[in-house]
Amino acid sequence: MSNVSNDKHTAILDAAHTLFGSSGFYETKMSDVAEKAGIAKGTVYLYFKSKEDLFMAVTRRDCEGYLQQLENKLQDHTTFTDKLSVIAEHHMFYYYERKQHTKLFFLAPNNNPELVAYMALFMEQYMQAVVKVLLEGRASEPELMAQSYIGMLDRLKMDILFDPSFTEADAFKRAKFAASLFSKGAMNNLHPAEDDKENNIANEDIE
Amino acid sequence: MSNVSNDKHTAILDAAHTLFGSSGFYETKMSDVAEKAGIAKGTVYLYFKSKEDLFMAVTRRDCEGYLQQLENKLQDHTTFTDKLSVIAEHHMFYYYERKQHTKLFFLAPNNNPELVAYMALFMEQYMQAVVKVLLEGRASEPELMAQSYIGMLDRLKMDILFDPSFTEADAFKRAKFAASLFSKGAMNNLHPAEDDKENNIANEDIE
Amino acid sequence: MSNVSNDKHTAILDAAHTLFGSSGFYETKMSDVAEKAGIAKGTVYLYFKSKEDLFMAVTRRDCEGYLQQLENKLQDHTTFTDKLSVIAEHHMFYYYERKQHTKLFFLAPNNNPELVAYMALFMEQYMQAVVKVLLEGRASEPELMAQSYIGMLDRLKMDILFDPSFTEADAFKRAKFAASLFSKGAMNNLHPAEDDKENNIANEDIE
Amino acid sequence: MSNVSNDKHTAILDAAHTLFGSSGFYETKMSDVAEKAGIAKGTVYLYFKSKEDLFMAVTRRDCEGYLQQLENKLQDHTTFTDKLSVIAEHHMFYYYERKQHTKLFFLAPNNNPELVAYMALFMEQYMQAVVKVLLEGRASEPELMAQSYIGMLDRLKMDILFDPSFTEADAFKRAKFAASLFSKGAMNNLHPAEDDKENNIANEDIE
DNA sequence: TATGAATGAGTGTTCATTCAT
DNA sequence: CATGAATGAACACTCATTCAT
Repeated sequence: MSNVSNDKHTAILDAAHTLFGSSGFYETKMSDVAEKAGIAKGTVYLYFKSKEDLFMAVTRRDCEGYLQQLENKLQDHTTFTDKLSVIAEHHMFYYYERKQHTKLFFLAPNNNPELVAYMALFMEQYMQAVVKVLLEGRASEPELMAQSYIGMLDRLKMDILFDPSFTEADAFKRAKFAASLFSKGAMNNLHPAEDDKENNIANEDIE
Repeated sequence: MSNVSNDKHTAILDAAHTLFGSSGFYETKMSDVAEKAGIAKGTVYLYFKSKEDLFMAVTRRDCEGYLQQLENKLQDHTTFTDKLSVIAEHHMFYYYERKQHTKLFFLAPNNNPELVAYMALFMEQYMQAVVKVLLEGRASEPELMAQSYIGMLDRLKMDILFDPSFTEADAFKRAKFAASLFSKGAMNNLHPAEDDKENNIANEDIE
Repeated sequence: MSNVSNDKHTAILDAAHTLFGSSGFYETKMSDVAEKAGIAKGTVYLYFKSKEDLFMAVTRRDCEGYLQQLENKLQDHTTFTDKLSVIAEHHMFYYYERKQHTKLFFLAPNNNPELVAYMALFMEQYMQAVVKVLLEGRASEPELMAQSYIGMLDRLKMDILFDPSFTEADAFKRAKFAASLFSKGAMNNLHPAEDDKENNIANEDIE
Repeated sequence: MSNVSNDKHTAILDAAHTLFGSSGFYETKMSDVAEKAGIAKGTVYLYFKSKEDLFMAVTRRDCEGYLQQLENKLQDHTTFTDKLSVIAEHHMFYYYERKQHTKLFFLAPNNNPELVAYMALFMEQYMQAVVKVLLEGRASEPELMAQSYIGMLDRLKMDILFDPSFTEADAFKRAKFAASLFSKGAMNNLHPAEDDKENNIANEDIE
């Protein structure tokens, strides 16, 4: 029962993820979702109470997967610079692998407090994950630093959407660029008192 | 004559800017725009041939104003660091002053090639303006640097949308933070010829 | 299942036939059609993809029924004169029985190539049905003759529309008149080989 | 004053005749009429109080011209057969010369009693003109005969609308065909008591 | 559970008409 | 008389949602 249910539940989420992602919330019809999921229109409503509810679920699954995968990758690395690179690469490639449907975040339904709240929560969690890494590098203003890093990556990722000739190598190059640029900036932003020593350590990390 | 015409044209653009910005494209009704502009529904169509056309016009005016003001401010400053600060402050305050309707870029109509093309153009122009400044600081990879800076600022600005207690002082603080952080990162990324040792280390990192 | 579907399909066609017929294409609202058919507005679009599509379907059904009934009646009669009468009576009474909605052909949507093509096809088929009968009477120029007969009947039918006191007896009288008048005209227009003298005179007239 | 007024009045009627004729009542916009007439939109309303009023005026002028020209042509001919031919040719060529805008009668606005009444009046007048000729041929049932003749001509004219290769020669041929066919039918329809004598006279007419 | 036929509220757009200039 | 900017009623069509089967 729960299996059957889960199969359809997942099929709907998958279909919705693809369609919302490529066409946006408003340009995606519930009937399209049902068709892509291989079920009847009415069935979607057995699993999700409304289109907005479905969008929330898609967003939630997407964001949770994003954070989960990031945590997993971070656990496999130990040095500060490695971790910065992991964050950058994860950010770039998560979108690169989803080229077709990265419009998602551009087209959320407005005025939905639940969604806005969730997006804020996601941002907070993502930021905290980055902050945790930054604190290992003893950066001051870690929250602003984390936001900056995320923003940098987010923009560097943009060309994936606009430039059809964007390659995997481009994604790698940008990830490295961001990590390198940021580690330097971050390094220069250490807590004053600890500047000398830490900086040496940091530089060793980098080398 | 041309004034009367311009008055209504402007009134519509203003109304649309506010409404599209706060409710998004799809949740904004043409009748709302008309009402807010103080004219009849049909009149809107005397000035803009469709809702999408109106959205394009709003976007275009907004983006052009953004770039124009930025250029003006940059001309009043001479040093590299000053200019970086000007960019950061302009980015933060342009949105800060438009708190009410900054959802604009989240809710563009999908699949409108004209709009996508224009947004790409805007990004290119914005980036080039930043690149021009960065070249004065002799940064290498100026385009990636510029995108990074813009992305950083864009994310730092986000809390304006989510955090109602966000103050003007916060905006200033973030602008300074970004400029400072970035100028250091940029400094570490100078052309090899002029910054032998540091740059070599950095390049080894990347390669 | 298929019955339910057909029931609604038919109900919509019936409602549309009446409304298009009495008010014309442009003065008939889809909501009126739905209301008269006893269903919701949206349901009409489950069966017909647009107002024009519905109009085409109504026209097609009407014309096909017209021709089908004519063929059936013709099969029950053998002599040339009988068949001419059948054509005349069918023409008169088909419209007489549809008094309320014979404005149909006056108010087709313009510039619809599909409709124009279909009307041309209908005319061709109707004409050929009459031609077939006329050939039994060995008329020369059967196509012009057929068109003439149809035109004659069409005009004689007009008063049904304009004259509220038009009776069934009037319809009969006119049918007989047309058949009689035309059969004499047709008789005078036989193939030369079989009607030497008369035909020669007629040909001289024409040349 | 009256001249200037008349110029515009006529220009509007001409423009409207062309547009209503080629696109029909509903597909013709008042702004198109104004533009084609070379005047401002509002000016149309100084001469005609509404779109329907304009349509009425166009129809009236067209029909009156039709009848007037027919009367003129009939006065130039004396014999019965000549007059029948004149009617036929006039009917064919009036439409032939207006190929581009013969949709006129197909697309009148429904439910306009004034228009319906006028069309009935026109038909009555046209019919009476034909009746007058027929009476010279001493036909019985002259009204039905007249309607038949008109209907015949009307249908024979139809191909002008549908067949782009329809030539002036085709129009002539059909006019002759109708006149010839009808004169024979009419001749056979003389008042019984006078059949013999009149028939001879009629035949002499034809020869 | 699953279906898909039916619903009907909602909205972009048109265009005949008006009226201040 | 002439203009054309402004009006706003009107309508086809869409699509999220429901519910009888």
